[in-house]
Amino acid sequence: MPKAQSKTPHKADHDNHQPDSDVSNLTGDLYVLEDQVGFILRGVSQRHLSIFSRLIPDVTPTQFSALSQLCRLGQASQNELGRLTAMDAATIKGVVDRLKLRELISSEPLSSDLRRLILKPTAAGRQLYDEVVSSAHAVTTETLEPLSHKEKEVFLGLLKKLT
Amino acid sequence: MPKAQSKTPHKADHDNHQPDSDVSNLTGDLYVLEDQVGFILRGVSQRHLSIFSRLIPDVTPTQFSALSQLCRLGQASQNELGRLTAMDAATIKGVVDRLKLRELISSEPLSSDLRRLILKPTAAGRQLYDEVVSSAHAVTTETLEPLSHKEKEVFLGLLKKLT
DNA sequence: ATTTAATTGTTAGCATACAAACTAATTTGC
DNA sequence: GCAAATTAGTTTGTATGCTAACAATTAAAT
Repeated sequence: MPKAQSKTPHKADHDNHQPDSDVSNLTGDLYVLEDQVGFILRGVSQRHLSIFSRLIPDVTPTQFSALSQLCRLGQASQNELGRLTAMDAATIKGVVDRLKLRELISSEPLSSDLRRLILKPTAAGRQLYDEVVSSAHAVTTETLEPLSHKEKEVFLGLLKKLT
Repeated sequence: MPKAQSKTPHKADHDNHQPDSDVSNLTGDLYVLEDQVGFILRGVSQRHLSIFSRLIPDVTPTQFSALSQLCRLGQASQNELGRLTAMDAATIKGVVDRLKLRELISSEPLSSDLRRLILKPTAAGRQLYDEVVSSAHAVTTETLEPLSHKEKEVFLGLLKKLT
């Protein structure tokens, strides 16, 4: 099975120290960083972040995740929003704080449960969301651009299995 | 294309918020967060990090990346190591600082180029590397465990295309 | 009903990650 | 030979992302 040699243009220009090509490595002694899924995953995430911040300089990916969910649902409590966006309590707090600081969302305590903060998008928040949502789709498109239509489907299917 | 809502098993189910017709989205552009590659990627990265820190509590993924490259190459300058591990200058500095603090690597200026810091693994660094390298392989194995052998190959091939 | 447990949000600490501004050393271009 | 560009490393600031400890509130247990 000839591994396709699709060399990405922005690849390393430094010297290839070790021509030692091994992929199976069942014995476990040779650790080839470039073949570890975590390392590749990190690289893909970096590229995605770069695309995102270029197409949507206004907010970060996590901020847009939170804003989009609030715009879709209308409102949510802080921890609930964290669950919806896969952020733990400490992380979602920071994201919410920054969105509030920019007055893209608002918060008020819920009278029936004094522990909860009810979050809602402001008019400015909804407006920003509407303005950038098409760019958000473009981020996904450009991130997956190296893949054919069929490959995109296969890839997303497998990726979801690893969550 | 029926978009089932099957995800998020960890629900709070207090509110019955529907994806109401109202809110935002004037263009009818539906942004489903769970289908965006960046969001799924973030979830997979979180799972990988969780597996890594459970199997290798001693160091972080980036620290191990740097240490493994130093052990493989013998030595490297700081920025060079950053390029090898896909970290920018500011990031690799923090990683190197913490590895030095734990005396897993050493640094000394290069007399022929006073800008450069030559980094080498210490004996303790090499020992730690040898001790955990098999666990590092196990991290990759467990991360990919939901996929069949054939799926792993396909997935890694597509993932590398997105770097 | 009082103790216990669970949930919500906050705070602090550590570790990536990147941009931008900066110093110092080296290489280049003329 | 020397100004200019380049490279190496540092520092600051912003933003995730996790753990752990904590207070306040609500729910559950006996």
